[in-house]
Amino acid sequence: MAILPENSSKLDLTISTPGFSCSPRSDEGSGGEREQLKLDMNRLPSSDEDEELSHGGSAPPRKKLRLTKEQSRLLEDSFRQNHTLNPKQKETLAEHLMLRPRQIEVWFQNRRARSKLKQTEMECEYLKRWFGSLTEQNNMLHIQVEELRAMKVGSSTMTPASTLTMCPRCERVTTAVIPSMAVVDVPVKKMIPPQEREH
DNA sequence: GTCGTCAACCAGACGG
DNA sequence: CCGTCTGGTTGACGAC
Repeated sequence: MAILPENSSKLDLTISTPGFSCSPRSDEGSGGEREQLKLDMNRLPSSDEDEELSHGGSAPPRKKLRLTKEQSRLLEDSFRQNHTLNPKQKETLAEHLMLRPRQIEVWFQNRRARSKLKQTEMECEYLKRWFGSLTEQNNMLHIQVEELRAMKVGSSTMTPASTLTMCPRCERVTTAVIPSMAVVDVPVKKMIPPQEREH
């Protein structure tokens, strides 16, 4: 499987450092190219260094790695192809991007979590809109029922208006007391989720 | 693997 | 301008 997108050679590595990162970042928000130092801090450290970076003895304040635009792009491309990596793919990608496999792994974990979060937020929004739409339809149905009751009260016919009810199956307003379930011919709009109704 | 969280870093708003 | 505050993004980590 091709985990590495086409036309990608090894990347030159950059990392932002607190004193040199005053210009707008390129990978988020608006703005131009961010200032970067050409340092090899992203580079695979020895296992000792690795240990020291994570939780070694007196724990030096961890410096945040900033992926370059190109690294982000390649990771995104890989993610689009596959949301998880096997160890071989992880190794290959890490070598190619000159990052530690652990960094690749963490990036994919975060990426999965954040796309899931985004998805959940979208579903939540959708359900809220649907709820609003159903509420609106419900209100309109109540109005219809009231109108029909008023019509019945006004007429001299037999059925008490209060017996009007909605047939859940055929979605028509019926008079419940009539043995034959006589249908008052008022078809009701079907309940349709908002996204289907909006075009 | 996921989840919750921390922390570095950034942009933008705001007051002086 | 400049310093500060605030909120968003994202790399990293520990717990499970």
